[in-house]
Amino acid sequence: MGSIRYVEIAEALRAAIMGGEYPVGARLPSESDLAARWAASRGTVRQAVATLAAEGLIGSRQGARRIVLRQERKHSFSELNSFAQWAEGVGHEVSSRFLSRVRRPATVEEAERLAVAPGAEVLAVLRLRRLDGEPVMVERTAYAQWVAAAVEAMAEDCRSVMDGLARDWGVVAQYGEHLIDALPAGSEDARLLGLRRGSPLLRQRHVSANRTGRPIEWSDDRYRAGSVTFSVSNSAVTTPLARRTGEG
Amino acid sequence: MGSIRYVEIAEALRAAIMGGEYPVGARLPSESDLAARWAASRGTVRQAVATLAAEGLIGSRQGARRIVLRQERKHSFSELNSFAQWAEGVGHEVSSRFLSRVRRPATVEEAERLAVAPGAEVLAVLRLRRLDGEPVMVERTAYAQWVAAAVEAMAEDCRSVMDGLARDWGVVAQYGEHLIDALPAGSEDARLLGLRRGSPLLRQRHVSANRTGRPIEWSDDRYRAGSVTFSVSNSAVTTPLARRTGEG
DNA sequence: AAGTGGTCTAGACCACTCA
DNA sequence: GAGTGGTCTAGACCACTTG
Repeated sequence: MGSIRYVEIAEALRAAIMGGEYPVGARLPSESDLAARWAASRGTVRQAVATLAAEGLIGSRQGARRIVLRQERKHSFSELNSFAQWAEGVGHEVSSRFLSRVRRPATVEEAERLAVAPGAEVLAVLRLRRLDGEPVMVERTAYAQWVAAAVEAMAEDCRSVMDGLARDWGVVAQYGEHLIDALPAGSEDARLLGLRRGSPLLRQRHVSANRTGRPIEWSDDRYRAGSVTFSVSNSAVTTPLARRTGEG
Repeated sequence: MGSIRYVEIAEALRAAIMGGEYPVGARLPSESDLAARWAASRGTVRQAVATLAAEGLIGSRQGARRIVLRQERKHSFSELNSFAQWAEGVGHEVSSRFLSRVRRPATVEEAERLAVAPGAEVLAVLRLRRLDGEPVMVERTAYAQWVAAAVEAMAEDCRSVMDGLARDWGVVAQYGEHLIDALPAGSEDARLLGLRRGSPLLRQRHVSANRTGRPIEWSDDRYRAGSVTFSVSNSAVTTPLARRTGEG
């Protein structure tokens, strides 16, 4: 937990907002108030409130007190990158099964996204994922060659590849980029999800990279309509100061 | 235009990245290098690189140089909140038409999202939007009562309500929250978009608020599959210092 | 061991908001 | 006009990466 000063302050403020001490629309104490109350410098306080602003919890305008915009918590990075972590976070039971794992040359798009030479070997995976027993997502992932052996070593019903990579191989996803659109179910999608061909699917394509920026995987995940909603919050005043997440 | 120091530095770095001076994977100069080169303090340089990190362009780890993660530009806030601004930004011709504008009591969800009393009056708008002449999006928006008159005064083929509100009424959107999912086209959707009922649609529901946090509108926008993709980038090391966007 | 980013301080001035 | 957030400086120490 936060031996880091501004993380402590941010956590306390977040708890106060969640707890209703500062309801939506309320004004937060001024930076100097907070600095005095926490015996910290103003810079440290600014880093704390910047954290909350980045989460979309509070807004600010020059000259006026900061205001509370929302009360709910947001998805964390790992929840957007890991189906299993997201599902467990919202209290669903998740199960998964590898339907195939084959090494083959990368397609043009895979090579581009993984930053490897066209035709370089990747591990192509097809996976069906269930929430509370219901099939909700078909995942087609290309893993970069340097993590292929690790993924091949995993059990067929492994719940979370990214967890396994982190725990057993020290491969941790740090950066992600996501493309979200809709499309009709193809015949394979339809068969696996128990839908009619042409049914609406929500697609999330994403690439994950480790902390050196090296791509790990490029994935095409297709969700049954109605099973998942993505949420994003933004602001014209864009985001604030570097921090570390609670878990790490 | 940056008379603001860290914005200048950020713009120069961004230009250097876009221009290929620092390709993907390259290491940026150290903070002290940049501080010396720009005759700025290290804090100012950190604010500049924090801006780029927030955009997902660069990553960082303690002890190692910052690295370039991507080269493309990202959507700005206004592009996510305004269909017209997004479309013009990517070089498409946009046209719009109000199909109906009626005042009626808010539904339960509208009242909640707009933070008004259940049953309070809102302006309900149905609008069809085209890209290069093709119908691509059906928009159903509830405007809060305090902006209703302004929206009613707009021309039937008004391209951008948010632009009009900002220009003529001083109502500027500052915060946004977005929910993205997929669903099958209803009969009205299908008729307006020229699709079959049940065709896949990408839905973006969003609420916009002004700088005091007061909700302006709650909207349900449905795009024909294949016409639009949303993109999000994220990082386990969450973002840094507050900045202002280039345009304002 | 040297370099680098992460955290923190204690000041300063300015632009803006609000009563 | 007092209060507040936005910007900036010039230091400091620490944790971590890298050669």
